[in-house]
Amino acid sequence: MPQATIPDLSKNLAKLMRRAPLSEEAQQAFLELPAKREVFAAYRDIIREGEPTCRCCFVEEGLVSRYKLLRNGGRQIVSFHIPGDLVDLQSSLVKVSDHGIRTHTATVLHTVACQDVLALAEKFPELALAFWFETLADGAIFREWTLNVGRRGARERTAHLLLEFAYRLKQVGLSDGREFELLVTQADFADAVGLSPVHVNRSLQSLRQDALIRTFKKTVVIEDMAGMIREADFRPGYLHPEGQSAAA
Amino acid sequence: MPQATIPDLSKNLAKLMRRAPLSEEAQQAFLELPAKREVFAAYRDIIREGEPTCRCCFVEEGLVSRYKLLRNGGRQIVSFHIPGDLVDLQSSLVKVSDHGIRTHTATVLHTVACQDVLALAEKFPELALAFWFETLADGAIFREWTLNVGRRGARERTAHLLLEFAYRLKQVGLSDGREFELLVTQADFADAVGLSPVHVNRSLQSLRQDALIRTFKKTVVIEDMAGMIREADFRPGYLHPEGQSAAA
DNA sequence: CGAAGTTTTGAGGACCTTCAAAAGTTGTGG
DNA sequence: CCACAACTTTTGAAGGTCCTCAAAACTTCG
Repeated sequence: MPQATIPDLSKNLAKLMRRAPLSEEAQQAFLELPAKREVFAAYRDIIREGEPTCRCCFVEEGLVSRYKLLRNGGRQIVSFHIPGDLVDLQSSLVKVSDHGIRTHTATVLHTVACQDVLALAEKFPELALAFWFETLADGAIFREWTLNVGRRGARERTAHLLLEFAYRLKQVGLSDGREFELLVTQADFADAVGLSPVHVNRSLQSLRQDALIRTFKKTVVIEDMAGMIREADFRPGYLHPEGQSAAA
Repeated sequence: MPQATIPDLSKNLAKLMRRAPLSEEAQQAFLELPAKREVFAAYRDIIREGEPTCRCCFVEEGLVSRYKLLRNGGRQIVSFHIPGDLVDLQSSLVKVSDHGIRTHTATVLHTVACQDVLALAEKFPELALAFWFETLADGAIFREWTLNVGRRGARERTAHLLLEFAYRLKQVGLSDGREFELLVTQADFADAVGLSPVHVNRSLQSLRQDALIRTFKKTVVIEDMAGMIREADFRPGYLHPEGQSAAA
């Protein structure tokens, strides 16, 4: 791995631009944000719930999740973030985080002071729109997750999350859409789909038995894409891929 | 009820300003949006999933929800919207809705063409920020709901949603924070908390039996607020009430 | 090569669902 | 104002899905 220490927000810019066009100046201004490159090991907290938020983080490499905790020890992962994602842009607008953020693998982040993000949004309305759009796409994923844990059975749920990974990783070139590395333990997967680890294991087995997926080590191969889509009732519209944006 | 037919967005402006300060001109411009006043009966679809989105709607009176459907007939309500709420601002940015919106009681909406909202955001960066902020607060609620259906038991879930209603209705002066009208059938409540209607009924009974709540007709009284908060592990921070905003 | 973590298996039980019907409420028209 | 229909809430009972606990097999890592 190269020893690059200069923050490079180009991946994150690319993601913003998948949805909203940006002028040269806006792009330039975004890339010149005073970012700090930070490297985290696996399973490190980046922000804990209730902490004051002062920096947004943009993922360059690795995998992070946002989660909420219950007094009784319950944990719910509410989203995963892959390279290119702008995590918690929202913290720019809120004083105290209502959720935690942590890594699942070694990850590289670029963090930017919230007030710098805000200032940029105020200066470039088109960037404000892009950030708004990004937050909105986030919201769409949360809604789908609510549906997932609220109304799908265990097998459907796990199938759905696998497809979401496949789809999103493909968008950033980390998968061909069928095969990908699932860098998440079954226990963490369970916290994302609202099941017990044991039952996640059994759901995966069940999907394997029906030849819908195949796994080895940490990689997952979707063997029967049509079957999985049917199983999960997966309609990727909620991910609002490029091309759906309504340019003015 | 007065026969007012002139759209009045002041309630919605008030909500925006609970979080972000706005200049006189921005306020004026928002109030002058070309809005159309529309009245719907109970249980009417305003937008169906998959339909093109062309108008945002701002609630003046009544109750609406956003929901997602599954092929197998499952329905998940992902949010409720009360007077003052700006529903689906996001549609300004997305071509096709990934969810439906419908009324639960007779409701009065003001609808605005998405492009008008967008144009306003482009002209007034402070409004763009306010809209972004609003979308973000929405996201926080979705996250909490994911936690709710994913990791809380039935009694806790229903207690949590009741408290959310009490809290939000208080913010807009429709409750004192303890007593409010629950204008939702148990079947719809079930679709919001990811349970069967029968079990919602039993959860409510259980809360009543422990003297945590009292109900008559459609009104709910929270008898033991501390007990309910404990039961639901309710921390209202996710609702991002006024005063939490990080003004630049 | 041993230690720690992760996945897998088994068994018993809790929680919640489904189905079905009764009781209660609300709304409508005569 | 009553009667009836439609809807909503409540009750009961049986069963399935998913959970918990506990231990074994397998992997990964130092």
